[in-house]
Parts: sequence; structure tokens; C-alpha cells
Amino acid sequence: MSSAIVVSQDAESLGLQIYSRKEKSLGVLVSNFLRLYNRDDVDLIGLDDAAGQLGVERRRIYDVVNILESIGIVARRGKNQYSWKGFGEIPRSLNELKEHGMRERLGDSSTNNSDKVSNDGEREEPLSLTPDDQENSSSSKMDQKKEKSLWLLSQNFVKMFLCSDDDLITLDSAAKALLSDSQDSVHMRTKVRRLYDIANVFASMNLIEKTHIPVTRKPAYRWLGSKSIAEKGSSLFNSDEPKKRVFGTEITNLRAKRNKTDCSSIRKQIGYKKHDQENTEQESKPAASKYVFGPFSPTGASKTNNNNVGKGRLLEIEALASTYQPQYCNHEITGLLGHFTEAWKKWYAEVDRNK
DNA sequence: TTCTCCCGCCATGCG
DNA sequence: CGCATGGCGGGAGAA
Repeated sequence: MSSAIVVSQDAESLGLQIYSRKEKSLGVLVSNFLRLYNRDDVDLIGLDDAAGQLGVERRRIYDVVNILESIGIVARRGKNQYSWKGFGEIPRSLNELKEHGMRERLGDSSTNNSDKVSNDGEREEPLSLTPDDQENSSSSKMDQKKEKSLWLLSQNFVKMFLCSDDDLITLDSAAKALLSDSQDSVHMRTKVRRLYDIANVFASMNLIEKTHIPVTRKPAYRWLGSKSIAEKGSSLFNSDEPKKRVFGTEITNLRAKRNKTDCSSIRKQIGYKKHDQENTEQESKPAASKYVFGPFSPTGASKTNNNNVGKGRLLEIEALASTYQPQYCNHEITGLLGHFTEAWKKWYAEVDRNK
């Protein structure tokens, strides 16, 4: 027929940036975020700094930070600033959430089915983190609108796992439950969208795992929490990383952007000049720099591309990345969270003991 | 097609 | 007014 323009699979080598939705996921972002700030010498986190370091828009940092805050990993310190609390805070937060969850609607003893509805019927203020805070001003009702915040939704989502007896929860059921009532509607869809975001974040941290309802085949999530990693994670050799959808290898995310409002997406003429120019995209933000992580690679695909390094910060990042990175790592299990294992095990033990 | 869920518009709150 | 936050849902990738 006509001339068929074949876009070779390695268009990337031609300098084109292939848009990949996965590499832009919140899960990957969070992984990078944690890897970047999970250090003992880290205390304050600047939103602008984070956005710059991770190469994403500010808006995304808000998402990440809000979700992480719901678990106590970070805490808002002030304008443009959050403080790193660390994984050590997770057990505390979880216990607190569990208590509150149990307290506020013990429902469920009979009629245990796929979807149960356990929601807080109290109109009281959300939750008061920071158990003991000295000069804590009286809890004002200035947070009435927080009812729809990602932070709260995230906490409630976690509560479902901690307080429910069945460990498989679908986002639909979660949305339904956390929505007080009312069945389907536009609200449901929106809620589910948010739950997808949250679920991805927690899944990337191995707090939960995506699976399927036995027979129905419906996607659902299972709480991993205390076990799983604590057991299997003890020996990294015995890999079994669920092969999440986390396979980003760069902390800086400066991949091409999704085409906005279509039109004007005239495919660039593919010049036949074999020039490996690096990033040429990014319209408004020059992005801090570009660096690549070495250790692991997605799934067999070798992405070894370490030639030009923009900043010297690469070394810094790489150093931190390999802080806990064992030498023998090479399976995909290592994943992005390899160095979290230690921290995880620590609090897993604590939780276990507490139980 | 349906399921996921990223992107960024724009409402809201605070100097 | 500008700036910081962060709902919200359109609609483009992924199965």
C-alpha cells in the first residue's frame, strides 16, 4: 500500500522519549522518595527540593507526602516543609489506627462476605496524631473539610485492613465502605481513583499486595504488614518479589509527558542521524540532573546506559542507594526496596511482639 | 473493551 | 494580588 513508517522499538536510541505510564506511577515516585530520604541524617524535607530531586511536578509531591503522612513516615512541619520520621513510626501509627478503627464501629461479626461496610459513624474530628504533644492547642474544628483528604482516605483504607477479618479487599468495596453509603455514582469513581493511588503507594512499599479474589478473578489487595517480608525477607536469596509494577531505575523522572490535548502531535520526523543526544524534552523545567541507578534492572532488560552524567550528585545518590545494598544482590528481588528490609524487619518484629 | 490512574486545571485558604 | 495546597475527573496507557 503506502509507505509504512516503522517506528523501531529502540526509538529511544534515536533520542526519542517514549512515554511510559508505569514509570510515572506514584508507586515508583514513592520508592524514589523513600530511597532519597530514608537516611539517618535526613530531617527536613523541602517540597521544592523533593520535586526537583525527583523530577516531578510539585503537585505529585503533595500526593506522596500526604499518603506517607497517614502512616507517620513524615510529618508536616510547616510551609513547604515536612520532617522525616522514618519507618520506626509506622508501628505506632498502625497501632493507633487499629485502635481507632476498632473503636469506631465494631460491626462485622456475622455476615462476613466479600464486601462489608464498616465506616466511621462519628462526626468527630478525624484523628489526633502525635499522641503526646506538650503544648498542643485545643483541637479546633478547623479540619472539617479534611474529610475528603487523601490523608484521611488513606488512613481509613489502612484501617480496613487492620480491623477487618478477611484480608482481601477490593477497591470497590473499600470505596463503598469509605463512602458512608450511596452506591454507585460519580463519587464512587472518584473515590476509586484515589484508592488506586493509595494502593499503588502501599503496594510499592510492600505494605499490601495486589492479588485476585479466588474465583471471581477480581483484583484485590491483601495486607502484608507484619509477616511475609519478615519471614522471607530474612534471606534475600530466597527471592520471591511479587514482581510489582515497580521497575523504574531512575530517581529523576524526566520522561516525555503524555500528550495533553492531542492534536499537534505530529510525529517528529525521524532523522537518520544516529546521535544519542540525551534528554531533549521537558518544556518548562530543566530538571535537576540526570542519573541512572546501576544495581538492578527491571526484568532481564538491561538498561545499562551509563555514559554521561550531568551532575556530580549522582555519586551522592548512588552512595546512599548502595548504603545497604548487599553485594550479592542481582535478582530482581533486590528491587528498589532492598535496603528497606532492615528497617522493615525492625518494626515487623516490634509489631509482632506487640501482638 | 474495561481497568488503571497520571496530569494538571482550578477551587480554596492564607498572607 | 500572589503563593501554597490539594480536590477532582478527563481521558490516555495497560491489560
